[in-house]
Amino acid sequence: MSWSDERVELLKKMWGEGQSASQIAKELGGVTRNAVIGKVHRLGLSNRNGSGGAAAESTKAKPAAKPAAKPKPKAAAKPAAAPKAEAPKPAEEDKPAAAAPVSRAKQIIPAGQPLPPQPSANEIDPEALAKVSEIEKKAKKLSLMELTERTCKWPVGDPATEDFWFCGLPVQSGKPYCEAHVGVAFQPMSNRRDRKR
DNA sequence: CCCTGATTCGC
DNA sequence: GCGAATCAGG
Repeated sequence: MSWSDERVELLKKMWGEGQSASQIAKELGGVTRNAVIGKVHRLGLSNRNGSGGAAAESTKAKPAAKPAAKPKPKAAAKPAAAPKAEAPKPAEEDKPAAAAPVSRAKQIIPAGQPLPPQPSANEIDPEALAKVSEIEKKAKKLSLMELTERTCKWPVGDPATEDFWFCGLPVQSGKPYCEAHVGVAFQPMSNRRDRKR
């Protein structure tokens, strides 16, 4: 497999979206994450930065000195955005960009049964909750069948409604949820019983 | 142990 | 240029 224009483009796109190298590699197929990372570096877009907030990255003591120099400040800007139409892939989820306005259908609770003990709003760490609501905007909104062992299985919304999905963000480790949802899912008992702030 | 990106270096 | 091996971390 070689880095055709299209593959490079997809690489750029996904990398720009913050996808991980392994995910990109998996999507591309025929390459490993190492290959992706290598390519990313060669393309000179290793920085996912974008702001001048010079982050002091330290804690780096490798055997050899590593001057992070950029001898080639070659402006690789892309003024001409003449993108070709995206390939229509089956089972491919594209990002509708700025879509997904918050649906307000959420208050429609169709006389349901007592919903399962939704760990959501109640007596949970407000901070964790904030994190969740924030991250749910970025949720991939997977259906049940789309869940894998690596996707957050946190249910959102009412199962009896259209407005229901699973978070689907990448899980952290062997946990069933993404980081944010782990935060509200696994609250220490001591925290729930007697939480005072 | 799972994962992440970063770097090196033979090809 | 490429990417496996390795490194360094979470």
